Amino acid sequence: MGSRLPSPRWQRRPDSRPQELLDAALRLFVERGYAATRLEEVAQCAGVAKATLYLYYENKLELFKAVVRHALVERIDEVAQAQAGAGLGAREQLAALLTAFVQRVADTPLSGIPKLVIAESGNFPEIARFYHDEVISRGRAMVVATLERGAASGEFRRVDPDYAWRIVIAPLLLAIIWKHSFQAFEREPLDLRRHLEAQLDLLLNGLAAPKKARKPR
Amino acid sequence: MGSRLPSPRWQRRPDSRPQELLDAALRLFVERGYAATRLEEVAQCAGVAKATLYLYYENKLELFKAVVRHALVERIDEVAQAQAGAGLGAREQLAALLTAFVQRVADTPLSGIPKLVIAESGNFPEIARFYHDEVISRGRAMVVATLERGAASGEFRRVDPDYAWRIVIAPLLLAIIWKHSFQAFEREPLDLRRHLEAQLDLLLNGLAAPKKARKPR
DNA sequence: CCTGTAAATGACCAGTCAGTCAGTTATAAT
DNA sequence: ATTATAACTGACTGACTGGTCATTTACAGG
Repeated sequence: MGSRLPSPRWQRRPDSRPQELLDAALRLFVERGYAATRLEEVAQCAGVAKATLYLYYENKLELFKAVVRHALVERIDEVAQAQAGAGLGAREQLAALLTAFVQRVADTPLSGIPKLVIAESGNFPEIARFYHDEVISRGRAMVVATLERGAASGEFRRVDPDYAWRIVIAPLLLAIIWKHSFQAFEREPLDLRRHLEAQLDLLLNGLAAPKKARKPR
Repeated sequence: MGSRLPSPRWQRRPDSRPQELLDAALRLFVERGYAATRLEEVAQCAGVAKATLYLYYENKLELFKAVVRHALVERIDEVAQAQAGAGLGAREQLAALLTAFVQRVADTPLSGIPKLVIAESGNFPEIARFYHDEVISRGRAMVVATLERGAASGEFRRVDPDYAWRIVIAPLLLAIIWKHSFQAFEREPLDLRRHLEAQLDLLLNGLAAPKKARKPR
Protein backbone atom coordinates (compact mmCIF):
# COMPACT_ATOMS: atom_id res chain seq x y z
CA MET A 1 0.00 0.00 0.00
CA GLY A 2 1.38 3.42 -1.03
CA SER A 3 4.70 1.87 -1.99
CA ARG A 4 6.04 4.88 -3.92
CA LEU A 5 6.28 7.36 -1.02
CA PRO A 6 8.25 10.37 -2.25
CA SER A 7 10.35 10.77 0.87
CA PRO A 8 13.23 8.36 1.36
CA ARG A 9 14.37 7.78 4.93
CA TRP A 10 17.55 9.70 4.24
CA GLN A 11 19.35 11.36 1.35
CA ARG A 12 22.86 11.11 0.03
CA ARG A 13 24.44 14.53 0.38
CA PRO A 14 28.16 13.90 0.70
CA ASP A 15 29.04 17.46 -0.30
CA SER A 16 27.03 19.29 2.32
CA ARG A 17 27.51 16.87 5.21
CA PRO A 18 30.93 18.13 6.34
CA GLN A 19 29.83 21.74 6.67
CA GLU A 20 26.60 20.79 8.42
CA LEU A 21 28.54 18.68 10.86
CA LEU A 22 30.97 21.54 11.49
CA ASP A 23 28.11 23.92 12.21
CA ALA A 24 26.44 21.50 14.58
CA ALA A 25 29.74 20.72 16.27
CA LEU A 26 30.63 24.40 16.73
CA ARG A 27 27.26 25.06 18.34
CA LEU A 28 27.49 22.13 20.72
CA PHE A 29 31.18 22.47 21.57
CA VAL A 30 30.59 26.11 22.46
CA GLU A 31 27.47 25.28 24.41
CA ARG A 32 28.69 22.30 26.39
CA GLY A 33 32.48 22.09 26.10
CA TYR A 34 34.58 19.38 24.55
CA ALA A 35 34.23 16.37 26.80
CA ALA A 36 30.56 16.97 27.51
CA THR A 37 29.60 17.22 23.85
CA ARG A 38 28.30 13.84 22.74
CA LEU A 39 28.98 12.96 19.17
CA GLU A 40 25.60 11.28 19.05
CA GLU A 41 24.08 14.69 19.62
CA VAL A 42 26.30 16.45 17.09
CA ALA A 43 25.21 13.95 14.49
CA GLN A 44 21.56 14.24 15.44
CA CYS A 45 21.83 18.02 15.29
CA ALA A 46 23.22 17.73 11.77
CA GLY A 47 20.50 15.28 10.82
CA VAL A 48 22.59 12.12 10.51
CA ALA A 49 23.50 9.09 12.59
CA LYS A 50 26.59 9.06 14.74
CA ALA A 51 28.35 6.55 12.53
CA THR A 52 27.94 8.91 9.59
CA LEU A 53 30.00 11.51 11.38
CA TYR A 54 32.86 9.05 11.37
CA LEU A 55 32.71 8.90 7.58
CA TYR A 56 33.80 12.53 7.45
CA TYR A 57 35.93 13.04 10.57
CA GLU A 58 38.35 10.51 11.93
CA ASN A 59 37.42 11.05 15.57
CA LYS A 60 36.25 13.63 18.06
CA LEU A 61 39.56 15.47 18.24
CA GLU A 62 39.89 15.85 14.49
CA LEU A 63 36.34 17.14 14.34
CA PHE A 64 37.24 19.73 16.93
CA LYS A 65 40.36 20.79 15.08
CA ALA A 66 38.36 21.21 11.91
CA VAL A 67 35.89 23.40 13.77
CA VAL A 68 38.64 25.64 15.13
CA ARG A 69 40.40 25.96 11.80
CA HIS A 70 37.19 26.91 10.10
CA ALA A 71 35.83 29.22 12.78
CA LEU A 72 38.94 30.88 14.20
CA VAL A 73 42.15 30.44 12.26
CA GLU A 74 40.69 31.66 9.00
CA ARG A 75 39.27 34.77 10.63
CA ILE A 76 42.48 35.63 12.41
CA ASP A 77 44.30 35.59 9.12
CA GLU A 78 41.64 37.90 7.68
CA VAL A 79 42.21 40.42 10.47
CA ALA A 80 45.98 40.17 10.10
CA GLN A 81 45.61 40.91 6.40
CA ALA A 82 43.33 43.90 7.01
CA GLN A 83 45.66 45.37 9.66
CA ALA A 84 48.70 45.05 7.46
CA GLY A 85 46.98 47.15 4.82
CA ALA A 86 45.75 50.07 6.93
CA GLY A 87 48.56 52.44 7.79
CA LEU A 88 47.64 53.07 11.40
CA GLY A 89 49.74 54.43 14.20
CA ALA A 90 50.70 51.98 16.93
CA ARG A 91 48.15 53.34 19.37
CA GLU A 92 45.36 53.04 16.86
CA GLN A 93 46.56 49.69 15.67
CA LEU A 94 46.54 48.27 19.17
CA ALA A 95 43.05 49.63 19.74
CA ALA A 96 41.93 48.23 16.40
CA LEU A 97 43.35 44.82 17.23
CA LEU A 98 41.58 44.58 20.55
CA THR A 99 38.38 45.99 19.11
CA ALA A 100 38.43 43.42 16.34
CA PHE A 101 38.85 40.69 18.90
CA VAL A 102 35.90 41.94 20.88
CA GLN A 103 33.65 42.33 17.88
CA ARG A 104 34.56 39.15 16.07
CA VAL A 105 35.14 36.77 18.95
CA ALA A 106 34.57 37.94 22.50
CA ASP A 107 31.12 39.35 21.86
CA THR A 108 29.95 36.39 19.75
CA PRO A 109 29.24 32.73 20.46
CA LEU A 110 32.75 32.09 19.15
CA SER A 111 34.00 33.19 22.54
CA GLY A 112 33.06 29.73 23.70
CA ILE A 113 36.10 28.31 21.98
CA PRO A 114 38.86 30.04 23.95
CA LYS A 115 36.87 29.28 27.06
CA LEU A 116 36.58 25.63 26.04
CA VAL A 117 40.26 25.32 25.28
CA ILE A 118 41.24 26.71 28.64
CA ALA A 119 38.69 24.51 30.30
CA GLU A 120 39.71 21.21 28.79
CA SER A 121 43.40 21.64 28.13
CA GLY A 122 44.21 19.78 31.30
CA ASN A 123 42.45 16.61 30.28
CA PHE A 124 43.16 16.93 26.56
CA PRO A 125 46.69 18.25 26.13
CA GLU A 126 46.48 17.74 22.40
CA ILE A 127 43.76 20.39 22.28
CA ALA A 128 46.02 22.80 24.12
CA ARG A 129 48.96 22.09 21.83
CA PHE A 130 46.87 22.53 18.72
CA TYR A 131 45.33 25.77 19.94
CA HIS A 132 48.68 27.09 21.07
CA ASP A 133 50.31 26.42 17.73
CA GLU A 134 47.44 27.45 15.49
CA VAL A 135 45.70 30.27 17.30
CA ILE A 136 47.71 31.73 20.15
CA SER A 137 50.94 32.01 18.20
CA ARG A 138 49.16 34.04 15.55
CA GLY A 139 47.53 36.34 18.09
CA ARG A 140 50.73 36.86 19.97
CA ALA A 141 52.62 37.74 16.81
CA MET A 142 50.16 40.50 16.01
CA VAL A 143 50.29 42.04 19.48
CA VAL A 144 54.07 41.80 19.75
CA ALA A 145 54.52 43.38 16.33
CA THR A 146 52.30 46.27 17.32
CA LEU A 147 54.14 46.85 20.58
CA GLU A 148 57.47 46.81 18.80
CA ARG A 149 56.30 49.22 16.14
CA GLY A 150 55.05 51.55 18.84
CA ALA A 151 58.36 51.41 20.67
CA ALA A 152 60.28 52.03 17.45
CA SER A 153 58.16 55.04 16.57
CA GLY A 154 58.40 56.49 20.05
CA GLU A 155 54.67 56.23 20.71
CA PHE A 156 55.10 53.55 23.39
CA ARG A 157 57.55 53.13 26.20
CA ARG A 158 59.97 50.28 25.74
CA VAL A 159 58.59 47.23 27.50
CA ASP A 160 59.45 43.55 27.26
CA PRO A 161 57.03 42.37 24.58
CA ASP A 162 57.38 38.73 25.64
CA TYR A 163 55.65 39.63 28.88
CA ALA A 164 53.61 42.61 27.79
CA TRP A 165 51.65 40.80 25.10
CA ARG A 166 49.94 38.54 27.64
CA ILE A 167 49.14 41.51 29.85
CA VAL A 168 47.59 43.27 26.90
CA ILE A 169 45.22 40.48 26.02
CA ALA A 170 44.53 39.26 29.56
CA PRO A 171 41.56 41.51 30.30
CA LEU A 172 39.74 40.45 27.16
CA LEU A 173 40.32 36.80 27.84
CA LEU A 174 39.15 37.26 31.38
CA ALA A 175 36.05 38.98 30.07
CA ILE A 176 35.30 35.93 27.97
CA ILE A 177 35.84 33.61 30.87
CA TRP A 178 33.73 35.82 33.05
CA LYS A 179 30.87 35.84 30.60
CA HIS A 180 30.84 32.08 30.33
CA SER A 181 31.51 31.19 33.94
CA PHE A 182 30.29 33.81 36.38
CA GLN A 183 28.05 36.23 34.50
CA ALA A 184 24.97 34.33 35.62
CA PHE A 185 25.62 35.09 39.28
CA GLU A 186 26.04 38.85 38.88
CA ARG A 187 23.38 41.52 39.09
CA GLU A 188 24.25 43.30 35.87
CA PRO A 189 25.94 41.83 32.81
CA LEU A 190 29.47 42.75 31.79
CA ASP A 191 29.37 45.37 29.04
CA LEU A 192 32.19 44.36 26.73
CA ARG A 193 32.46 47.79 25.15
CA ARG A 194 32.87 49.55 28.46
CA HIS A 195 35.27 46.84 29.52
CA LEU A 196 37.43 47.40 26.45
CA GLU A 197 37.24 51.15 26.84
CA ALA A 198 38.33 50.91 30.46
CA GLN A 199 41.13 48.57 29.53
CA LEU A 200 42.50 50.76 26.77
CA ASP A 201 42.35 53.74 29.10
CA LEU A 202 44.29 51.94 31.81
CA LEU A 203 46.67 50.28 29.40
CA LEU A 204 47.61 53.46 27.59
CA ASN A 205 47.44 55.96 30.43
CA GLY A 206 48.04 53.93 33.56
CA LEU A 207 46.43 54.20 36.92
CA ALA A 208 48.66 56.77 38.59
CA ALA A 209 47.27 60.27 38.78
CA PRO A 210 49.27 62.80 36.77
CA LYS A 211 51.46 65.12 38.83
CA LYS A 212 50.01 68.07 37.00
CA ALA A 213 46.54 68.00 35.56
CA ARG A 214 46.47 67.11 31.88
CA LYS A 215 43.87 68.32 29.45
CA PRO A 216 40.57 67.45 31.15
CA ARG A 217 39.14 66.05 27.90
CA MET B 1 49.33 -19.89 63.25
CA GLY B 2 50.46 -16.41 64.41
CA SER B 3 46.90 -15.42 65.20
CA ARG B 4 47.81 -12.29 67.23
CA LEU B 5 49.38 -10.24 64.45
CA PRO B 6 49.93 -6.71 65.79
CA SER B 7 48.74 -4.92 62.65
CA PRO B 8 45.01 -4.76 62.10
CA ARG B 9 43.86 -4.39 58.53
CA TRP B 10 42.83 -0.84 59.23
CA GLN B 11 42.54 1.59 62.13
CA ARG B 12 39.76 3.77 63.39
CA ARG B 13 40.96 7.35 63.13
CA PRO B 14 37.80 9.39 62.76
CA ASP B 15 39.53 12.60 63.83
CA SER B 16 42.29 12.64 61.27
CA ARG B 17 40.36 11.19 58.31
CA PRO B 18 38.69 14.44 57.22
CA GLN B 19 41.94 16.37 56.99
CA GLU B 20 43.72 13.53 55.21
CA LEU B 21 40.89 13.31 52.73
CA LEU B 22 41.03 17.07 52.18
CA ASP B 23 44.75 16.91 51.51
CA ALA B 24 44.40 14.05 49.07
CA ALA B 25 41.46 15.72 47.36
CA LEU B 26 43.29 19.04 46.99
CA ARG B 27 46.23 17.30 45.39
CA LEU B 28 44.13 15.35 42.94
CA PHE B 29 41.64 18.09 42.10
CA VAL B 30 44.55 20.39 41.32
CA GLU B 31 46.32 17.72 39.32
CA ARG B 32 43.42 16.40 37.28
CA GLY B 33 40.49 18.80 37.59
CA TYR B 34 37.09 18.17 39.05
CA ALA B 35 35.34 15.77 36.72
CA ALA B 36 38.47 13.76 36.02
CA THR B 37 39.30 13.20 39.67
CA ARG B 38 37.98 9.81 40.70
CA LEU B 39 36.83 9.57 44.29
CA GLU B 40 38.18 6.04 44.37
CA GLU B 41 41.61 7.53 43.87
CA VAL B 42 41.13 10.28 46.44
CA ALA B 43 40.21 7.66 48.97
CA GLN B 44 43.10 5.41 48.05
CA CYS B 45 45.45 8.38 48.28
CA ALA B 46 44.18 9.05 51.79
CA GLY B 47 44.51 5.37 52.71
CA VAL B 48 40.85 4.47 52.92
CA ALA B 49 38.16 2.88 50.78
CA LYS B 50 35.91 4.99 48.64
CA ALA B 51 32.89 4.26 50.78
CA THR B 52 34.73 5.70 53.78
CA LEU B 53 34.98 9.02 52.03
CA TYR B 54 31.20 9.13 51.96
CA LEU B 55 31.16 8.86 55.75
CA TYR B 56 32.79 12.27 55.97
CA TYR B 57 31.61 14.13 52.88
CA GLU B 58 28.14 13.91 51.46
CA ASN B 59 29.24 13.75 47.83
CA LYS B 60 31.88 14.92 45.41
CA LEU B 61 30.67 18.51 45.29
CA GLU B 62 30.62 18.91 49.05
CA LEU B 63 34.13 17.48 49.22
CA PHE B 64 35.25 20.08 46.71
CA LYS B 65 33.61 22.91 48.61
CA ALA B 66 35.34 21.79 51.78
CA VAL B 67 38.68 21.78 49.95
CA VAL B 68 38.17 25.33 48.68
CA ARG B 69 37.02 26.65 52.01
CA HIS B 70 40.02 25.16 53.73
CA ALA B 71 42.63 26.00 51.11
CA LEU B 72 41.48 29.36 49.77
CA VAL B 73 38.77 31.13 51.71
CA GLU B 74 40.63 30.95 55.00
CA ARG B 75 43.81 32.32 53.45
CA ILE B 76 42.03 35.18 51.74
CA ASP B 77 40.63 36.28 55.04
CA GLU B 78 44.11 36.14 56.52
CA VAL B 79 45.45 38.45 53.84
CA ALA B 80 42.51 40.80 54.22
CA GLN B 81 43.23 41.01 57.94
CA ALA B 82 46.93 41.67 57.41
CA GLN B 83 46.27 44.38 54.83
CA ALA B 84 43.78 46.15 57.06
CA GLY B 85 46.44 46.44 59.74
CA ALA B 86 49.37 47.79 57.72
CA GLY B 87 48.90 51.48 56.96
CA LEU B 88 50.03 51.41 53.35
CA GLY B 89 49.46 53.94 50.62
CA ALA B 90 47.13 52.85 47.83
CA ARG B 91 49.97 52.20 45.39
CA GLU B 92 51.79 50.02 47.85
CA GLN B 93 48.61 48.32 48.96
CA LEU B 94 47.71 47.39 45.40
CA ALA B 95 51.20 46.02 44.85
CA ALA B 96 51.04 44.15 48.13
CA LEU B 97 47.69 42.63 47.19
CA LEU B 98 48.88 41.34 43.84
CA THR B 99 52.17 40.17 45.29
CA ALA B 100 50.37 38.24 47.99
CA PHE B 101 48.23 36.60 45.35
CA VAL B 102 51.29 35.57 43.38
CA GLN B 103 53.17 34.25 46.37
CA ARG B 104 50.31 32.49 48.09
CA VAL B 105 48.33 31.21 45.13
CA ALA B 106 49.59 31.78 41.61
CA ASP B 107 53.06 30.46 42.27
CA THR B 108 51.88 27.44 44.28
CA PRO B 109 49.95 24.30 43.45
CA LEU B 110 46.92 26.17 44.78
CA SER B 111 46.79 27.90 41.42
CA GLY B 112 45.14 24.75 40.15
CA ILE B 113 41.92 25.72 41.87
CA PRO B 114 41.09 28.91 39.97
CA LYS B 115 42.08 27.10 36.82
CA LEU B 116 39.82 24.18 37.72
CA VAL B 117 36.87 26.40 38.51
CA ILE B 118 37.15 28.18 35.19
CA ALA B 119 37.55 24.88 33.46
CA GLU B 120 34.57 23.10 34.89
CA SER B 121 32.13 25.89 35.58
CA GLY B 122 30.29 25.13 32.37
CA ASN B 123 29.45 21.58 33.30
CA PHE B 124 29.11 22.20 37.03
CA PRO B 125 27.40 25.55 37.52
CA GLU B 126 27.15 24.93 41.22
CA ILE B 127 30.94 25.06 41.40
CA ALA B 128 30.93 28.41 39.65
CA ARG B 129 28.26 29.80 41.94
CA PHE B 130 30.05 28.63 45.05
CA TYR B 131 33.39 30.02 43.91
CA HIS B 132 31.83 33.30 42.86
CA ASP B 133 30.14 33.81 46.20
CA GLU B 134 32.90 32.56 48.45
CA VAL B 135 36.13 33.51 46.69
CA ILE B 136 35.66 36.05 43.92
CA SER B 137 33.44 38.35 45.92
CA ARG B 138 36.10 38.58 48.60
CA GLY B 139 38.88 39.24 46.11
CA ARG B 140 36.89 41.85 44.29
CA ALA B 141 36.07 43.65 47.50
CA MET B 142 39.73 44.00 48.35
CA VAL B 143 40.72 45.35 44.94
CA VAL B 144 37.78 47.73 44.71
CA ALA B 145 38.47 49.08 48.18
CA THR B 146 42.09 49.75 47.27
CA LEU B 147 41.15 51.52 44.05
CA GLU B 148 38.66 53.69 45.86
CA ARG B 149 41.12 54.58 48.59
CA GLY B 150 43.65 55.55 45.95
CA ALA B 151 41.15 57.73 44.16
CA ALA B 152 40.11 59.37 47.41
CA SER B 153 43.69 60.12 48.38
CA GLY B 154 44.56 61.47 44.93
CA GLU B 155 47.12 58.76 44.23
CA PHE B 156 45.01 57.17 41.49
CA ARG B 157 42.98 58.60 38.67
CA ARG B 158 39.26 58.12 39.08
CA VAL B 159 38.21 55.02 37.20
CA ASP B 160 35.09 52.88 37.34
CA PRO B 161 36.06 50.30 39.95
CA ASP B 162 33.35 47.85 38.77
CA TYR B 163 35.28 47.46 35.55
CA ALA B 164 38.78 48.24 36.70
CA TRP B 165 38.95 45.50 39.32
CA ARG B 166 38.71 42.77 36.67
CA ILE B 167 41.34 44.46 34.56
CA VAL B 168 43.65 44.62 37.54
CA ILE B 169 43.47 40.93 38.30
CA ALA B 170 43.21 39.68 34.72
CA PRO B 171 46.94 39.36 34.00
CA LEU B 172 47.53 37.26 37.08
CA LEU B 173 44.63 34.97 36.30
CA LEU B 174 45.85 34.62 32.76
CA ALA B 175 49.28 33.76 34.08
CA ILE B 176 47.74 30.94 36.09
CA ILE B 177 45.82 29.69 33.12
CA TRP B 178 48.90 29.94 30.98
CA LYS B 179 50.99 27.97 33.40
CA HIS B 180 48.45 25.19 33.57
CA SER B 181 47.42 25.09 29.94
CA PHE B 182 50.10 26.25 27.56
CA GLN B 183 53.36 26.47 29.48
CA ALA B 184 54.36 23.03 28.27
CA PHE B 185 54.45 24.15 24.65
CA GLU B 186 56.67 27.18 25.18
CA ARG B 187 60.44 27.34 25.03
CA GLU B 188 60.98 29.16 28.30
CA PRO B 189 58.69 29.11 31.32
CA LEU B 190 56.71 32.13 32.43
CA ASP B 191 58.51 33.91 35.26
CA LEU B 192 55.71 35.02 37.56
CA ARG B 193 57.83 37.67 39.26
CA ARG B 194 58.74 39.35 36.00
CA HIS B 195 55.16 39.01 34.88
CA LEU B 196 53.92 40.77 38.00
CA GLU B 197 56.59 43.42 37.71
CA ALA B 198 55.67 44.11 34.10
CA GLN B 199 52.02 44.25 35.00
CA LEU B 200 52.46 46.70 37.85
CA ASP B 201 54.61 48.85 35.61
CA LEU B 202 51.99 48.92 32.88
CA LEU B 203 49.08 49.26 35.26
CA LEU B 204 50.53 52.16 37.17
CA ASN B 205 52.38 53.96 34.42
CA GLY B 206 50.58 52.98 31.25
CA LEU B 207 52.00 52.20 27.88
CA ALA B 208 52.13 55.64 26.32
CA ALA B 209 55.53 57.25 26.22
CA PRO B 210 55.79 60.39 28.35
CA LYS B 211 55.84 63.65 26.44
CA LYS B 212 58.93 64.68 28.29
CA ALA B 213 61.47 62.18 29.53
CA ARG B 214 61.06 61.32 33.19
CA LYS B 215 63.89 60.42 35.48
CA PRO B 216 65.72 57.65 33.61
CA ARG B 217 65.67 55.41 36.71
C1' DC C 1 14.62 -1.12 -15.63
C1' DC C 2 18.63 -3.02 -13.46
C1' DT C 3 22.61 -3.06 -10.72
C1' DG C 4 27.02 -1.72 -8.32
C1' DT C 5 28.45 0.80 -4.80
C1' DA C 6 29.07 4.84 -1.98
C1' DA C 7 26.39 6.69 1.74
C1' DA C 8 24.18 6.01 5.73
C1' DT C 9 22.41 3.42 9.56
C1' DG C 10 21.33 0.85 14.09
C1' DA C 11 22.81 -2.11 17.26
C1' DC C 12 26.47 -3.16 19.88
C1' DC C 13 30.94 -3.24 22.72
C1' DA C 14 34.25 -1.87 26.02
C1' DG C 15 35.54 1.10 29.42
C1' DT C 16 34.33 4.53 32.92
C1' DC C 17 32.80 6.15 37.54
C1' DA C 18 29.59 8.36 41.30
C1' DG C 19 27.19 6.62 44.65
C1' DT C 20 25.00 2.53 47.62
C1' DC C 21 24.66 -1.12 50.95
C1' DA C 22 25.07 -5.34 53.36
C1' DG C 23 28.41 -7.09 55.92
C1' DT C 24 33.00 -7.02 58.63
C1' DT C 25 36.17 -5.31 62.17
C1' DA C 26 38.46 -2.28 65.48
C1' DT C 27 37.96 -0.55 69.92
C1' DA C 28 35.96 1.71 74.01
C1' DA C 29 33.11 0.72 77.76
C1' DT C 30 31.70 -2.43 81.06
C1' DA D 1 36.24 -11.39 78.40
C1' DT D 2 32.10 -9.66 76.42
C1' DT D 3 29.50 -6.58 73.93
C1' DA D 4 27.64 -2.57 71.54
C1' DT D 5 28.50 0.19 68.02
C1' DA D 6 30.98 3.43 65.28
C1' DA D 7 34.26 3.00 61.62
C1' DC D 8 35.33 0.89 57.70
C1' DT D 9 35.25 -2.08 53.53
C1' DG D 10 34.38 -4.76 49.07
C1' DA D 11 31.45 -5.67 45.78
C1' DC D 12 27.93 -4.00 43.24
C1' DT D 13 24.67 -1.03 40.20
C1' DG D 14 23.10 2.04 36.85
C1' DA D 15 23.97 5.37 33.64
C1' DC D 16 26.86 7.10 30.22
C1' DT D 17 29.50 7.44 25.65
C1' DG D 18 33.48 7.06 22.03
C1' DG D 19 34.12 4.21 18.58
C1' DT D 20 33.13 -0.18 15.44
C1' DC D 21 30.90 -2.99 12.04
C1' DA D 22 27.62 -5.80 9.62
C1' DT D 23 23.74 -4.51 7.17
C1' DT D 24 20.57 -1.62 4.61
C1' DT D 25 19.41 1.90 1.24
C1' DA D 26 19.66 5.76 -2.02
C1' DC D 27 20.71 6.70 -6.55
C1' DA D 28 23.98 7.33 -10.63
C1' DG D 29 25.30 5.07 -14.79
C1' DG D 30 24.55 1.81 -18.21
